[in-house]
Amino acid sequence: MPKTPRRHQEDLASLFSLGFSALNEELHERLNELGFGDFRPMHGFLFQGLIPDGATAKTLVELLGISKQAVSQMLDYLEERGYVVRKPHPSDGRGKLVVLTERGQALMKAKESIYSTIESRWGAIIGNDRLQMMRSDLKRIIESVSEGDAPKKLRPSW
Amino acid sequence: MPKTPRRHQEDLASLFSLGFSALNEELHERLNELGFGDFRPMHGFLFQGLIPDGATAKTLVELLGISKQAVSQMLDYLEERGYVVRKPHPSDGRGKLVVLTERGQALMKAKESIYSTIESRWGAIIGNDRLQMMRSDLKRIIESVSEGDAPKKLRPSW
DNA sequence: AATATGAAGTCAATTAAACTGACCAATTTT
DNA sequence: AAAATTGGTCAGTTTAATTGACTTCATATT
Repeated sequence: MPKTPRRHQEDLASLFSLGFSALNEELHERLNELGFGDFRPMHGFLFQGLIPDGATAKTLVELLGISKQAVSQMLDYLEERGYVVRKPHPSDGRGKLVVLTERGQALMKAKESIYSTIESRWGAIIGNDRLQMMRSDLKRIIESVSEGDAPKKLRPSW
Repeated sequence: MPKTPRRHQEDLASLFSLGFSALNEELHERLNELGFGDFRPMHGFLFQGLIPDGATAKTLVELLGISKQAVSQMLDYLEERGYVVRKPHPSDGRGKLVVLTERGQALMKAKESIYSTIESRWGAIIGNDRLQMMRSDLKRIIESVSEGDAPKKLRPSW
């Protein structure tokens, strides 16, 4: 019974993508168990822009690389479900400051904890030193890439 | 002028995502210059399933983790533009075998070449040994993750 | 051999999440 | 004080996914 040839993805793009998928799928499974089932993968990218002090929609647009209307819709969704609030902006009357609610912060805490569990499991596989190496090498590469160019969008586009 | 605080993404999920974005954006810029402007990022994942001998839609569905109708639509798109052909399946009259055309193969070659250019640039940043380490560590992690579990989808979902 | 069940793929209609365009209110520039 | 710019929303549109219904061929059960 010739089952699943299990072809090997060798190129870095596939490896990054699979690595991300692995992290992300487990994260959202766990979050779902914790009652955050309405939090979708894309929202994680947005949340990255909200720590530690909140952000304007403008900032999120730049971070995510999507239209401001799309950001606004996502914020509606997240606000309805109690993850974020739009406050008036302290210094700019046009703008609004989006901040995490208690619930949003609880989710971020859960996220940290879940990631750290996964990462320590990964550390057991390749060694903690190697995992740290990977992290710091990746950081260097990404810094270097986003130097000359326009800074890369956090969210991959496809 | 407090410009772009350049906050640092430290967690692996962000790093993988940014790494993927960097690769992918440059890839598609170059492909566009080479006349493959109608080839979209998502199609790259599908192509991975077609090498070396083609595949059925069924297989692609499993690989990509999307509905068979969605795969069928993507194939329509790619077939119209001359990247793939649907042939009758040699041993199963229901199925069709999707294979790369000349043009599709040319694109794959271009892709290889572009990735290898980028990777050698990255090798210059962190050292080739470290880049190989990253690649092999990633492979080990991904193998290990997809062992017990259902195998991870190639395409991240968000 | 006949029929039932399942699998591969397509057609059609729908939904979701992005998009563009038009606009308002507040700010900054001249 | 206009004029131009900026942050954000409202409305309508496109696109890529979805689900549902169906056809054809394959496999299993009598």
